[in-house]
Amino acid sequence: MPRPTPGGPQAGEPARTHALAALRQAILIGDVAPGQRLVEEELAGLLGVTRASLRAALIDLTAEGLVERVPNRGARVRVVSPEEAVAITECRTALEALCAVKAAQSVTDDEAAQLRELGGNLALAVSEGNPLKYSELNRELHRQIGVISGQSVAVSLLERLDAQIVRHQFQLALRPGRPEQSLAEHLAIIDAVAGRRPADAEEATRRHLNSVIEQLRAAGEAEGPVSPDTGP
Amino acid sequence: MPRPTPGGPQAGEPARTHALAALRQAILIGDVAPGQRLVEEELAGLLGVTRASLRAALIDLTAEGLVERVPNRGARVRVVSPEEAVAITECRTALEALCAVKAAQSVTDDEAAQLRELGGNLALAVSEGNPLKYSELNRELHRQIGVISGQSVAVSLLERLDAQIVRHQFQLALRPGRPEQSLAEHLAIIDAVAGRRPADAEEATRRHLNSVIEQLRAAGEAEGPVSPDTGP
DNA sequence: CGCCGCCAGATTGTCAACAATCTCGTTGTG
DNA sequence: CACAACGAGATTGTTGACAATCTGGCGGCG
Repeated sequence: MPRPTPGGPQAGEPARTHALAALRQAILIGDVAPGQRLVEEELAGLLGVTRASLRAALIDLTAEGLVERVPNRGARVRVVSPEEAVAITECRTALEALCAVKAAQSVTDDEAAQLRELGGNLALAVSEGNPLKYSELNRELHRQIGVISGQSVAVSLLERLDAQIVRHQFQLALRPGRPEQSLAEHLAIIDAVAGRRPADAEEATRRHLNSVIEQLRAAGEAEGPVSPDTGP
Repeated sequence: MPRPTPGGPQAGEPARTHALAALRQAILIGDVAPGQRLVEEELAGLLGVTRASLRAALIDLTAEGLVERVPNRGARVRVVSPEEAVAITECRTALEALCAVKAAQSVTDDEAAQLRELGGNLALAVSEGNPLKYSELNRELHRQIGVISGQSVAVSLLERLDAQIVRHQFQLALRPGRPEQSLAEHLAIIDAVAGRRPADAEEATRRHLNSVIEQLRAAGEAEGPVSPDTGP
């Protein structure tokens, strides 16, 4: 299942941007497994760029928290333990609560309408039993609230954190019954923000993410209480 | 005043690590002015490393938010506007509140004693009228609470954010009367955390950082309501 | 029989040179 | 006199090769 990487020879204009985008996508999609070694020359060949360009991309991804690098020993896809996923989600709670408050204070009528429409689509995805679509709309909702809040700093932090736990989030969305529970919490957030009730929005956001943390803990204990090494 | 950079030829062992540390230090200390262009070849010569190594360091610093890079146009020291400083501090509020709560929940007797000692030193620095020392202890306090909280994710985010606004923080500490006000707020935080009162700790932290935001706003309007371009 | 040091392969870190792109001053034209 | 195209200089992006470091297995010694 952990196939090496996808191959995208290269576009015409950009150069190392291509490597960066391709690698990031490969990691997020899961084409390269967490813990897998990322050998510079090999990847450079696959992506059609030189080692230096790919190296720069690796540095960028390291800064994004998607790759771990140890000085003379190479890079590998970062593996986030369930405990780290919880810690990350706790930070997300703090930041998203901030965004929710600000969004509820400054939301326009158009934005409120957009949010409610998104809520409708979320409900639709649940009733269809389509967890992929739901997961996608979920991320879209959180992103949208960030945009409405105008807190670009918080949004960029949240994007980084989100990217690090997409795998966990995705896995959560597949748990039976989870989308239903999540939906109610999301609708509460939407209602509070669209209704311009900052305190409610904060409360609903905290409730939702605390529920996510609970689920992460449960999933973590169920799957891997201990974390041995990922193969060399 | 914006002298080019300090020169540290190079240590014996590390290589681009040297460039990274030296450049970061130069930016934080203020040896290179915000907005100043960072020409690769020039800096490489000053630091005694090759352009490739320095380039990697620039990429790292870009990820840390200390440097801005535009594709074919070079890098310059990032300038954070007063508005951005406020937004950053709002994020800090959210994250430090989280840390304060967690720290108040898990603080040990030894750690509580350390905090109180730090509080004493803060008071001492104020009574001495030593803003530099106060500013340093201030940062130490925030860092210490982060460590006690055990929220390593939040701490690393806070370190990034802090680094981006050291200049503003430092400038604030120099405003007359500011240390006195800040001291009271800090002591309240220390008391709440050391006294294991999470709710109080969160409240005190928010109060303190909101006060910082107010000061940032005031300083921002006083100094530069508009922000023209920093010289080429 | 087990442990220590050493050698070969592989991988990362570094370097100097080449090509592409941009900035800015100059020149020619309407 | 103003504007636009042009080109020299400077700066970044990229390339391929070289040196330093690490991994893992082999042989010698206790």
